[in-house]
Amino acid sequence: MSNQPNTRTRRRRGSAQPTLKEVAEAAGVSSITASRALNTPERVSEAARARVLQAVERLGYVPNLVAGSLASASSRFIAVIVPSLANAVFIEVIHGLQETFEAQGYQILLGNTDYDPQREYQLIRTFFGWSCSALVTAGLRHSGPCRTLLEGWEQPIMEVMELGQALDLNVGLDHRDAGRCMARHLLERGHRAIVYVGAGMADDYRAGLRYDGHREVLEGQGLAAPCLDIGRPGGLDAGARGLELALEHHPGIAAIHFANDDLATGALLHAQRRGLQVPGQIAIAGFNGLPLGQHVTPRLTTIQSPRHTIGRLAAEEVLRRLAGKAVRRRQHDVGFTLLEGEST
Amino acid sequence: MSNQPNTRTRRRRGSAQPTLKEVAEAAGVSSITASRALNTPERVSEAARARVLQAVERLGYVPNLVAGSLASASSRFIAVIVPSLANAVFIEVIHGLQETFEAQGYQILLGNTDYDPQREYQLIRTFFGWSCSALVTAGLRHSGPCRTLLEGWEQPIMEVMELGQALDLNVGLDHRDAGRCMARHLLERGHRAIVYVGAGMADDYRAGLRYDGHREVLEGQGLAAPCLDIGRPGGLDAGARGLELALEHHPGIAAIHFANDDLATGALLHAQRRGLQVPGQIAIAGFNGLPLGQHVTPRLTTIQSPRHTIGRLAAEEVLRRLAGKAVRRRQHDVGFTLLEGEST
DNA sequence: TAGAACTATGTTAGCGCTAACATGACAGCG
DNA sequence: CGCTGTCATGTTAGCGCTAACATAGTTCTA
Repeated sequence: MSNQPNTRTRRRRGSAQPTLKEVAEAAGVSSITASRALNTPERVSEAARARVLQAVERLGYVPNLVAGSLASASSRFIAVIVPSLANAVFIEVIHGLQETFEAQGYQILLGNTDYDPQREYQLIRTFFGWSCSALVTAGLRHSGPCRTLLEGWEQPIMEVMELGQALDLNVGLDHRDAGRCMARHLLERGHRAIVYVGAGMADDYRAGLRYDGHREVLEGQGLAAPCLDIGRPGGLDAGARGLELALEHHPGIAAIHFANDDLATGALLHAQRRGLQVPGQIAIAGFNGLPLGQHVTPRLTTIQSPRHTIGRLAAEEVLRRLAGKAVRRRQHDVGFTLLEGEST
Repeated sequence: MSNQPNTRTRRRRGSAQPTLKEVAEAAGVSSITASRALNTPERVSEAARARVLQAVERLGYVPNLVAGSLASASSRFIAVIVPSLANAVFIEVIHGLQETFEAQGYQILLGNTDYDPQREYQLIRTFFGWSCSALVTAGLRHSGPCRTLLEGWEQPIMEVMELGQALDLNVGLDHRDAGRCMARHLLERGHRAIVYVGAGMADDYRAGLRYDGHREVLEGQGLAAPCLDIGRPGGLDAGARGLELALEHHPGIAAIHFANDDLATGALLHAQRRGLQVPGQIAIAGFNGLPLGQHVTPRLTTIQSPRHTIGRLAAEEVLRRLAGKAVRRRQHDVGFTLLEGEST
């Protein structure tokens, strides 16, 4: 199947958009000078720079970032993978990341696994195909193929939300410890019959870690630490259901430690509607410190997680690494704060 | 400055990642066949396809999407611009977009203007540089330079949230009409002294459109339609403040029509805490139909906006256009539903 | 049964940009 | 004054992939 060289001219494909070459011609410089005028202006004389910028303006030139990325083998994309957009927690982390990265000219590529580990692998493959400068992912647990891909990758990897054995960089908090903290608080307030209620803790395994801490404290006091998982991550509705189920399965219960504020607030509002006294008849605690919980009556007892800070710090750490500077810490504990409300 | 051709070989730049060419060699085909095996498998014999896929697997090949985009002048990126991530409304729209686009192999590029029109221009420039396949943006109002850029663009532009004079495609609802609807409802419930309370309506101008509708109805009945803007878009806190200010500035007020559910719920929870009867002493209405409002007691009267549907429909319409199929409608009214709660 | 139509595959030439190297001009220096 | 260093700019050669066109073999059609 040997072909003869084609001597006729082919039809061109390009669009009507002006290219850097045209800008350079208009400015009377070579294209590399035009490139430098835009990307590293300090390496070009003031005169040349001015003429290039003027030509850019006049022609309405918009740099083709795809071509630039191919040529430089780097894209100024930051891949961000979260398990859910429905959860305000991740939104705030994303916001913190976005602010910090965009200020440095990086663009976030957002991926949402919807708590499906398979999706993570797919997303990472796609993102690698975009020559991302770094990857930020929520959590430390990854599927086998995922780990293989990640370990073969040369760019910074930042795992956020929880602290632990990370692949590379790590910013988060100790969820087990947060669980312990709230369990201790509930004991201090005199509650003994305490149920931990989560939703989809197989997926939201950080809720499981908090339960582990919770149980450790209760069992340390010789108390039972029953756990109720009402299936699939959910919101206020799920909280209401959680309250009902907990009361049904555990009569004589004094307090419920919910896996998060959505559940806890849902339960609290439901208790109100049912006429149950909180914390008189049942104490309720949450986790996250969402604004919502601080506006209900009684105010929700919960643990404040510094979500925006996680995003900002993670971004700063990644940027420092990308700039080639030494990383202050590979691991960063952002801590948490117990918010003592009126619900416990 | 004439240079002699360089005859020495230069140092190569490429990374260690296998390329399509290597996959093709391993499979014993040309690179274009390997390309086709991956992108248009139906145009390749089964035998060749199998060998290519096997080579991909063996070498751990990850397609370089940057190179592919440059060569094909299209990136399968969808630019999405929203004014805020703090607002659950936009998150749900994004989710609807994401689900639908990702199923077709498109990747969303998310931009957040934080209600700054300048940022929109910057974001659009960047996104155009990525050869996006389409742009989805919240709202119909754009700065002058922005319009110029958009009008010169050849790809589909989808404006979502509100209905009106759009640049290209449009999916949303009539906010003025929603304002009218709620105003009528409040009149039906016998309220006469009604204040409209918003936060940052210069930025969140759709809240302003709803107020226009509200005023139209009230003034049509010979009633005053005072409006109170408490500055900067805000959440539950702002709602509490809005309630206080409204009571202060408008003694004798019977009802407050809030610009959104966050404000309304914040006010409602604050009223509870203050011991104000809702709707006995003060009626409260919102807009959006967020779950939160449906879980408080009394249940919030609000207008349900089909946010997820907006996202899904917008994506479907764009995909139809990208597939070259005729567009069913350039404009799509998703409507809204009055949720009569107990707060009015 | 000639030739049109279709199928599978290949060759070539870029896409628009930047890394690497090259060159000439000039300043500083012993 | 030649040498070295720095600066501004230029030439060249790709980055890895796919569109466009080319070519054989096969099947269908008149």
